[in-house]
Amino acid sequence: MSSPEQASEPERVRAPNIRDVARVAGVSYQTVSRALNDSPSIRPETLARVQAAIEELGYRPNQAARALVTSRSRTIGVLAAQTVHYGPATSIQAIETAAREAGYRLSITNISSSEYASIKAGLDHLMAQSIEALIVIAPQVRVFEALDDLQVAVPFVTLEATGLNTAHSLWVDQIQGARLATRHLIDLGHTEIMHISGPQDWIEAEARMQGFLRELGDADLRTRAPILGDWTAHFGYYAGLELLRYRDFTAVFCGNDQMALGFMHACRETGLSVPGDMSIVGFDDIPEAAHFAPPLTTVRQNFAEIGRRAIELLLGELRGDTELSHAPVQPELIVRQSTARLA
Amino acid sequence: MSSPEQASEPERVRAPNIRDVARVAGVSYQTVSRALNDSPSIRPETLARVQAAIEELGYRPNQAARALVTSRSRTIGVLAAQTVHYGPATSIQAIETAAREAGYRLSITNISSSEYASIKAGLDHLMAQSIEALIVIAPQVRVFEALDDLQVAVPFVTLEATGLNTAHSLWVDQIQGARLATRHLIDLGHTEIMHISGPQDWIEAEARMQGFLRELGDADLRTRAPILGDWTAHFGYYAGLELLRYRDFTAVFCGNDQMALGFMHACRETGLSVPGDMSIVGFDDIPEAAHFAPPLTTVRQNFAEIGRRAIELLLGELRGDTELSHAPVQPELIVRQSTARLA
DNA sequence: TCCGGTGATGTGTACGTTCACATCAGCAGG
DNA sequence: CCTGCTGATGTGAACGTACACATCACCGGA
Repeated sequence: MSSPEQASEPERVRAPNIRDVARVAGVSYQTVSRALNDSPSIRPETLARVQAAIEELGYRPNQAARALVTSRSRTIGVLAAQTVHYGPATSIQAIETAAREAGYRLSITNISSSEYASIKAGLDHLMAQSIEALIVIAPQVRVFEALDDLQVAVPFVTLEATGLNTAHSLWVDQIQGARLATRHLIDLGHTEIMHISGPQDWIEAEARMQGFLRELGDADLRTRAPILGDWTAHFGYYAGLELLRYRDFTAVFCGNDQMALGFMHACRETGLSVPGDMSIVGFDDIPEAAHFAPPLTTVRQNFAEIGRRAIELLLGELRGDTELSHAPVQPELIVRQSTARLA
Repeated sequence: MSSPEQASEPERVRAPNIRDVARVAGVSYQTVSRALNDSPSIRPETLARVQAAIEELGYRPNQAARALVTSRSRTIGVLAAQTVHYGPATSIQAIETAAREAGYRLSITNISSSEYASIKAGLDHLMAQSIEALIVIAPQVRVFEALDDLQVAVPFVTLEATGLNTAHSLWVDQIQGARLATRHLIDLGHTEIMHISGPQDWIEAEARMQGFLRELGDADLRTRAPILGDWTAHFGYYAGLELLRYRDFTAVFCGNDQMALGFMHACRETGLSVPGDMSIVGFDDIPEAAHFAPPLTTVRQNFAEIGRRAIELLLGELRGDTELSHAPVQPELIVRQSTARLA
């Protein structure tokens, strides 16, 4: 009753399949299959006939059927946190492009929190799609624990972590980056240097903190307890207002550019000039950093490079290429105008 | 011959299927299928037996097989440009979460340029996955032309466009937002107001420009040709340096916050105080905007809301619910410290 | 002339699931 | 005691593709 016979809308026309194409082209369905998978043993003129038929019918291969019969989903899963941030977003974009060029598609799942249950749910959602490989861009410590625990059955890499879990990770050398930033401040004569870190359970935050502490240690300078932030400009601002009540430091190394921005805001409100009274270094080099007031000295990470390398690595592993390069990507110090020699 | 019997590695163990589960549970495969699709006609104790078997075997339904037989991919395609930007990224995250909760997965494809070929390639890539619905977050004019031309066969919505193509679009009222921003400047006594717009082929840019021009027109103020930018802070900076050579205006309405940031940078370099000598309004309210120097007056868009509504709309359409709300989301003016009354 | 080989094409089957229909036991009503 | 119904479960297809194998025409060499 729901389908009037003479409806103007043709009743759910079935999409053409290879048998339809075969009929039109006057060949067998297997020949069509061969044409689709560019088999060598097909005559050029037969191929042309098949292609014409495909064109005529507007035929599209059915991926589900393909996936079913080959048991290859051609899907790479991405488990991500904080995808709105510049770093992850840039990496994901590079990943998507590289994956698409290689004939893979991406399935992205965001985890809302670093709770074990949330991670497990995200991972389940991905595994249920029988992904062939996994990329994890969620550098919280707990994610790694969950990953170990859940026994991921496919090749995977983790991004933006550092050092640990090396067999599967691909990373910018955050420790080195933090050392560059800290060394820069030391070279400028600063001896009282503060660090505003990212959240404690983020591996990146931990690594940057380590780099900071080691570099201070190597220079025999006093180390202070870093402030644990949350990556946001808001935090940098409020932390700045708090810290600047005691002006017992002359430089700050911030865990990322956003917190540096907030800190600069606090400096302005407190009447401190940057870099005259306070030198500030960030981390990431987001595109906006060059236009902060003043332009921010920061550590640049090549997020796109990391993304491309991740796909390269995974596709290599899927092909069976063993041991591709896991060498960390080197960060780069970008000196702008938020740092100056201590008067 | 390729599989030594006593190999330590079990030769490609086939994943369990419903027949395996059925065997273990002592029922037929169809009963397992019923258990999976929570059919009403299954005895509780049978259901329990099946669930135990599923647990024991670690069975996961094969999505490809499901998709093949039901011809429902449970996939929503997203065609996106500029996913690293705050707005699109926020929307996508909301979309992903909402989709996942509804049992759908997302397939995101970035288009690298607004070339017709690039759009068509992206759309093809998505259609090849037999997506059930499509979300377009690529508010370039050409994308709409391509969409018309390619005869998208599934329900779709376009985001962040405005006005035109109303049957399929979901939008923040950009014109209204631009009017709010412009009205705010006029109310402060400014009469010479400049506009730095986004790229000409972006619908959002066009709409904001329209809102700007109309509001000026309503106030009988002189309108000047807007500058066509590219959304980046860099552009805002260089445009600012150029424009500020002639100080024949006292306020700027920038097409987004990044360009406003760059413009503020140019003001500092030129020795102009903001808002003393120059009032600046942005658009988007990215999280950093509150910490610019000075904190930026801007127009807030609820990107997450848009994302959620997109999924809601599409799922409704897939269910056959006709005519859900397409009402535009209202933007909000956030007044901070980058604007002041004309002296 | 016949044979084996090769290149091009066709036929059967399997992948894992759901849909349509068949079966079967149990039970109420005549 | 039979009929018809209902709830629970089972059987046979089908979805669209790729793999393994079969077939066929053709060719060169003995």
